[in-house]
Amino acid sequence: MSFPKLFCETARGLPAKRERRKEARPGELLAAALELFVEKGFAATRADEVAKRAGVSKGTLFLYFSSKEELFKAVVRDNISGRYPGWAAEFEAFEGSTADMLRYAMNSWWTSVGATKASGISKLIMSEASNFPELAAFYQKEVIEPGHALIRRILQRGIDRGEIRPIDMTQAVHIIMAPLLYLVMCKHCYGTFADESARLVPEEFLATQVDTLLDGLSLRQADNVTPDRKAKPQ
Amino acid sequence: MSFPKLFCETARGLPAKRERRKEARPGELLAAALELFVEKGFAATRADEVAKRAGVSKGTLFLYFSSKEELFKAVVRDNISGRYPGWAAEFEAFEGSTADMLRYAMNSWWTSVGATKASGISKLIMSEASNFPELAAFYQKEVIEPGHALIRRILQRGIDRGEIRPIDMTQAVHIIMAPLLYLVMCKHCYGTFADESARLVPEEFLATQVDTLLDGLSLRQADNVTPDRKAKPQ
Amino acid sequence: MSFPKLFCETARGLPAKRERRKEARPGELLAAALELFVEKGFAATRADEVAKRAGVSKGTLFLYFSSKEELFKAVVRDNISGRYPGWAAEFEAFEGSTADMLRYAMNSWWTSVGATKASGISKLIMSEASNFPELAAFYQKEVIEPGHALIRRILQRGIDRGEIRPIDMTQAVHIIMAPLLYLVMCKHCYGTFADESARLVPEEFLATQVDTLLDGLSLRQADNVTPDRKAKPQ
Amino acid sequence: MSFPKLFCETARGLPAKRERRKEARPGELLAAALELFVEKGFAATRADEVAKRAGVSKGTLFLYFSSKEELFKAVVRDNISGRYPGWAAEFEAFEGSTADMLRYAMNSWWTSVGATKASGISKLIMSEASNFPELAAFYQKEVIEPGHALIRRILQRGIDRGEIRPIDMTQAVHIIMAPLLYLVMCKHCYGTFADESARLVPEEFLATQVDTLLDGLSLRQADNVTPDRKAKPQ
DNA sequence: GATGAATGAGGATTCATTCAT
DNA sequence: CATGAATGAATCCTCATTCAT
Repeated sequence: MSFPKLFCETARGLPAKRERRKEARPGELLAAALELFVEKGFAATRADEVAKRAGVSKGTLFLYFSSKEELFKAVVRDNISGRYPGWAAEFEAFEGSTADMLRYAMNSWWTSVGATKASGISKLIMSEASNFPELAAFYQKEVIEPGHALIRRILQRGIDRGEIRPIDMTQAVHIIMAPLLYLVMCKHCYGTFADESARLVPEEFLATQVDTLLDGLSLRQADNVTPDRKAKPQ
Repeated sequence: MSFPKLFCETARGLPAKRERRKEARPGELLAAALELFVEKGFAATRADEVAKRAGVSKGTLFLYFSSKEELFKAVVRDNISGRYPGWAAEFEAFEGSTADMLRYAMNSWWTSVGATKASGISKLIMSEASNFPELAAFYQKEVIEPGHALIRRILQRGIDRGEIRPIDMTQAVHIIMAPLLYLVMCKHCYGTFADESARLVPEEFLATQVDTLLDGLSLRQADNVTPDRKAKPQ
Repeated sequence: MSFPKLFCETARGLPAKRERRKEARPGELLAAALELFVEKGFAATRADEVAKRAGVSKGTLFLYFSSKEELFKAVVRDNISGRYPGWAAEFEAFEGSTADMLRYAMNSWWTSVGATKASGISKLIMSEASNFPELAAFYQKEVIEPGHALIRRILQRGIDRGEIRPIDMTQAVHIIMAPLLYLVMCKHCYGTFADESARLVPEEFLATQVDTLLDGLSLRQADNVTPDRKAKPQ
Repeated sequence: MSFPKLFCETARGLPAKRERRKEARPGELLAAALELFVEKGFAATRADEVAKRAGVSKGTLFLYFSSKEELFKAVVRDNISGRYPGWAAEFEAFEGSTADMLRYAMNSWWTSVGATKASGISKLIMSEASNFPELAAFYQKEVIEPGHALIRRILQRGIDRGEIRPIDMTQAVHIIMAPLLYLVMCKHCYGTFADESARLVPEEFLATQVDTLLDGLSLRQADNVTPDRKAKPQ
């Protein structure tokens, strides 16, 4: 049975479809499922669709994942990878001001998480947490807590350097988190919530957010002195 | 047969079957629907369940709301957008500083929406928007847009009074919205996302948030502006 | 209780709605039901609608007719009245040719049955016969059989007068019936089967039908002699 | 476990569950649907019933026909409009007289439609057209219009050959249609409308009908035209 | 008698899951 | 291993009928 198969593959230059990527199957299914779960939610994603997008039959999907729930869990686990060690190292070595560091951190997050499919996982978790408490706990431990720790480190460094006023750390972390989560939610509810006039440009939003976070919205005399603020009066 | 019924009614407070309470029904159904929608999501909430929780039969539900979607819309109106006129009036009459006004607005929102089950609606919409575009559009039009308008009014008043520096209004609105949505998401992923140490006390968070929003996190000496804070060496 | 009622009626000149036509109720319900049954069929006619069109509540409908089926039966029975004795007398006295008699009979039928709501009963019976065999039998006996007898009488007279060639009477009766039933069905499926170009003008159709019935479609030399034929070439 | 199954299959002819017979299904479902639609009408036929009669589960029905309406359309195509191309071809090639052609056409229709369950479709449409306008439109376009076109072709050929006198085509078509519809209605109100003495023998009725259609009922002497027959004394 | 609020059985359709091939 | 035909539980909504007022 293997001979004709090989013959097939070499003769045509293309492996027969069914054989082409036998080992890649789970990965392709996970990728297809991620996209669809993010797009439509867990309940609304049909097994049929996932299978089709992965280029296999519905039966095959259940060969690899015993149920839709198991598929969902696998998708989430598969996508919560640790990008944190790399960031931690970068932050350890960072030498600029806290303002720059926050800007850098947020842009970094946006570039490597927020703007990518990975942000879909956050959206997915938010949406389906109550149906998958076990996964939510997992996410909390693997993603949220380490993320908070990184933010805390940046803030603590700012306080130590005298750039940030002493503040309740827990609250400060949430204050930093809020706009990030907001961006994720905006991004993934896009299209359905289309209000052109209020559309968010993430990079600009993050920059403005950092400025505001550091200096506030209040008008002060000194404001006249700083022409580089991005305010576009009304 | 009449005796047990009487007994039943008086002793347990259970209504007899086929009781006619036309005026009370909508409210009871809306309350039941709110609970269930928030608990289980729109799609996963079965009409029978809503009816049962409201103490009526399935048919009765459809007597008052022509479809599940209409029921949802009614829930939204009953719990969120129905409050806007009142807020708008209050804001019109408000006489304090912008800082006070923001605090007041946020607390108001927290008390009457954020802290109640109604906040679940926002979470729900985030989760299911893509599956029910018509509901998403309704929410956008009935909740988001008027909500943004209210925020814009507060900010514009602050600018007019010289308390807020001129700023791009669209972004500013999002900056105000972010922590509110964040609270909602935290609240409704609660229990699953339980990190005791990082737990948020909403009222405090909102207060801190307003302070930060207005004055920033940066350390200043007696409100002197440190010029080099504004340099962007990057 | 009757005193205030009377007072009411006389004082206002209009009887209170509920009182106005207590005895007319069944008739009004039957009339409304006839219209709706003919329009939409038995199954698709909602009790609610019948009641509303009759100006009463749904409950009242069931006060007079114990079920929708009973209402239907009552409608049919109510509308199958004997117009036959009158026709039989007219035919007895008729003195013209058979051709004239057929024309007269068909026009008579069209005017007093086909063009009126009464034809709806025929349509109704046709449509629902299989669901109401008892009614169908009733209709057969009360309407179809006497109708056939009338037609048979006309034809027999024609044969006796030497105007009609001897023919199997049973078949001839059906040959006369067919266009009548056809008209009824066309009339009542009108609007749904709208093909403007093929629209039937009943009076013309009946006239042409009688001509054809008597003289046929075949081309004969004699045709050149008869300029009053209604043929509109192509 | 395999033994009883085999036994079952061979002994009773009952298929094992989950038998895969993709090619046979549509036909079995269409046959079951035709029977049930004719027996009970479109609205009253439940999808489960069709499936059960075809020996499959409800789900399978919807695997082959996306909705009950589509199932109905397929039944119509399978039983009526699907035959038109064949008829059209036959008529194109027909070489006999118009009388023979009409006889042939009517017998053809009777044999393959009128005498079969398919004729129930026409009765059904008459009954339910107003409730399912889309189906009525479909029937009009797919069955009635092409059917009329076929008849028109026969008549036009007769005129062109000088066998039929020129006549308004629209009316002529209806004159041909009437007895066909009449047969259908008689057939399907059968049993309920049983009047033994007046029972119709369709083949004879159609033959007589064609004769009458062509030559009329009038008595003629050696085919001489009696001039006073055409006077209209009224 | 009259009302109309309440009931709940009934039916089309979807889709995760199974299993014969 | 892979397939995809088959299954049937699940759910929204309708509407004839009931019955408390």
